Amino acid sequence: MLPRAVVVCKRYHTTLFCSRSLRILGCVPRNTGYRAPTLREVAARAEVSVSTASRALSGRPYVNEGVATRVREAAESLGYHANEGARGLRSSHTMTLGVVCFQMRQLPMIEFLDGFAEAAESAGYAMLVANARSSDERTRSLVERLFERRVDGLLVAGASDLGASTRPYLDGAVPLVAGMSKGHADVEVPLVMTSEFAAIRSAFARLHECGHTSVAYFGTSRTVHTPRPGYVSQASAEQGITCHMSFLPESTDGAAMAGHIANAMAAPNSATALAVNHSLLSPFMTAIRILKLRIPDDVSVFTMSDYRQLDAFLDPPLSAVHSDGVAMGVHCARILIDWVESGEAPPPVSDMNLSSWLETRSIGPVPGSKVDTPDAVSND
Amino acid sequence: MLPRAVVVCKRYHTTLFCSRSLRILGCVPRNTGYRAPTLREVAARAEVSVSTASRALSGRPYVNEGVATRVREAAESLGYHANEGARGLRSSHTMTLGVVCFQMRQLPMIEFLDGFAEAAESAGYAMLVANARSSDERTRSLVERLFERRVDGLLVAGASDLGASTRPYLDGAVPLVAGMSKGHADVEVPLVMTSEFAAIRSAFARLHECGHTSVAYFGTSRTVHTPRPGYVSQASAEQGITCHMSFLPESTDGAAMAGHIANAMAAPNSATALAVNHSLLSPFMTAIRILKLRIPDDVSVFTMSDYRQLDAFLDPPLSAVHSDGVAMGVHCARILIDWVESGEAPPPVSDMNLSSWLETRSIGPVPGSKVDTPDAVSND
DNA sequence: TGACTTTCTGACAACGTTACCATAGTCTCC
DNA sequence: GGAGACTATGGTAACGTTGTCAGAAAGTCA
Repeated sequence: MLPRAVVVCKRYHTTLFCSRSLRILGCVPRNTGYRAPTLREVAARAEVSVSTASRALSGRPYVNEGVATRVREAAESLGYHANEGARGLRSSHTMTLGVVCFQMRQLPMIEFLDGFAEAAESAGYAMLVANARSSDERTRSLVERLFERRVDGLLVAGASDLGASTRPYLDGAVPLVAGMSKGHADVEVPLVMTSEFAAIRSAFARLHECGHTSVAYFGTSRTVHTPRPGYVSQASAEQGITCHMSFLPESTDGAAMAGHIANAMAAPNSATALAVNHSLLSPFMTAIRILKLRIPDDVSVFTMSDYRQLDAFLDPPLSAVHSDGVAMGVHCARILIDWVESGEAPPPVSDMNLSSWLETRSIGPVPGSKVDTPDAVSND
Repeated sequence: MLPRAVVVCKRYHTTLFCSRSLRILGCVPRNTGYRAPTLREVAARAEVSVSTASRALSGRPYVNEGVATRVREAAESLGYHANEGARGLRSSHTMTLGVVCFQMRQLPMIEFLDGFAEAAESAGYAMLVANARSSDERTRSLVERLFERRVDGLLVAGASDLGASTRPYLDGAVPLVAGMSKGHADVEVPLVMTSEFAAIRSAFARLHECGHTSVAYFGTSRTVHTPRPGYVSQASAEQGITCHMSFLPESTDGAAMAGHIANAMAAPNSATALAVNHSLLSPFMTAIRILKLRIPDDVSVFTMSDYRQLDAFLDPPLSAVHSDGVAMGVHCARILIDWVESGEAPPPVSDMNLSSWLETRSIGPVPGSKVDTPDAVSND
């Protein structure tokens, strides 16, 4: 409880101290007028010691069944709930996982969090979530704040840069994994990512089948939705396709995007197929309308890290490299919890086969070519 | 620390107790091998008492500036971070807010959470998030679990039913507000909602201007996105419009929706305009394509609680009653935090003017009528 | 019967922090 | 110069729980 503003006390200056410091601090006492029942009260009602009550309620052995029942009934009737903070203080694990989201407004991230939350909850962990709103600086300070809450483990989702200032927490202090991100240049952290390569390879194989030799890719730099450039260049090289990658700001609008597309489709690049990542999908579709491009008649299109829920709204629907965000979240939670509970750090990179290539009619033959479109193949 | 498996102890049975109970419980000790520095250690290094160190670090008055600096330097050099759990135990407020999400996969909810998180964070509160995955039962048990963590306040987002079992927590125990929901029949809880009425009224006024007299509404029952039926019926009645409301399951697919739409547009209802809520937007658009309906030539359409990010993907874009999720989240956080810090419960319903009516060309004259479409008006 | 084991219970000391109380020194002002 | 006020600091007892130990009672087996 905070110091009471009025204290009946023979020592005048203590009274003054209290009220003055309250005033100075601008600190208002919170009078909820409510105090949760404690284990001591439960024990008293059940007429046992607190030790026995503790054992009974946490299901540890060596408690007489009749006594245990009495304790449980007492707890029930008082509406007792263990104070997890005190338990954490004593037993030094809080059963809480911290999550720092680089940004949370996008659906792939939400799916990821949803999966993580489900796995964490079923393992008995609570989730302390903080939103870094796309700031590396804030990411670091949030990691610090979660650390103050003595989380048992930390998940950093979507950030591409953890920064040296978090290093003290990383050197064995708290298990920390990263997910939904493309790797951290500066800090060694176990990383969970999807195995996009197979899916990206399928996409380029398909483009090759359709006779495309030049592709333009539009993505935002350093975000969740950007496939690792190495994957894209390797997959395109395998098929003898030239892939020109443009990294644009997330704020790019439809008109600007139209300019970029027109430019890519003009000589000397003259791309006949376009790839776009999730972040730019909306201005991309606007640009397609502005340019009055028909898909796939005028140009073939596919998206990276697309999102299922949008499919119903895309006209025409686009072929896509999908990631299963929920499965990634679950996987990430398992890795983190295993680390927390075993004390053994997982391998630095955990690559998963959670991507797939879904093809619709948005990929067709090169305009002007006489080749028939081969049948679409999906490896979903 | 958990009991060590091997204890050198003259009392044999204690040793056995430890190892056996570990085995029975399946409880593995966590050897992180790391212990965070404590205030005592900081105080020792700065050569002051723990009291003084505590005062210095929390910025309370009556600490010599030189001493305070020395303490801060000691804390810095040890990498000290206050243990929030212990602080909460002593001071009985945890600076933590609990959030129970009824479902988190939808963007309006995410916007809401984002706003809430931002306001909570800037007020110094951490956010304990739990996902009820659309289950009333789980909502209740999560409220209980958050209560065990002694959150200072609780937000229940999106649920339509809190249930009597949460009543003990609600009767003054912990400030609890509900947001993104349509009201709780069974429990009296302060509720934050948008003032949809003005926007809905604009929608119906517009329909009236265009000569519509019969509207069919499709929504899911009991979700965030369903406007309160009273609002819709009142607004339609004001304009002399018959509004037939259908509540369909969220799993309704495009084909089924097409059937419902065809039915609504047939005699005897013969609706000339359609309204749909966010949850059913995707099957609705599919149905429109199946029925080959042209908007607004064949039928006028608007959506309730639509979501901006989808606009770019909707072809044609639809007129919509929008809610500002972020602003609602911020507002909700303010109300909750005010309650937590003042101890005074807010009024039971906080209605906000955070809705607007955005009109596009998806509303037109009644098919077959000779009336020109009046110019669109937006009250955004 | 007695040595040994197992079951059950209680007392007590932590965990890391802050609230409260005590005390001493300094400053101000009549 | 002394009453009254403020500044600065330290000691101690909580907060609510669990880990550890002590010890009593009951069961097992030679």
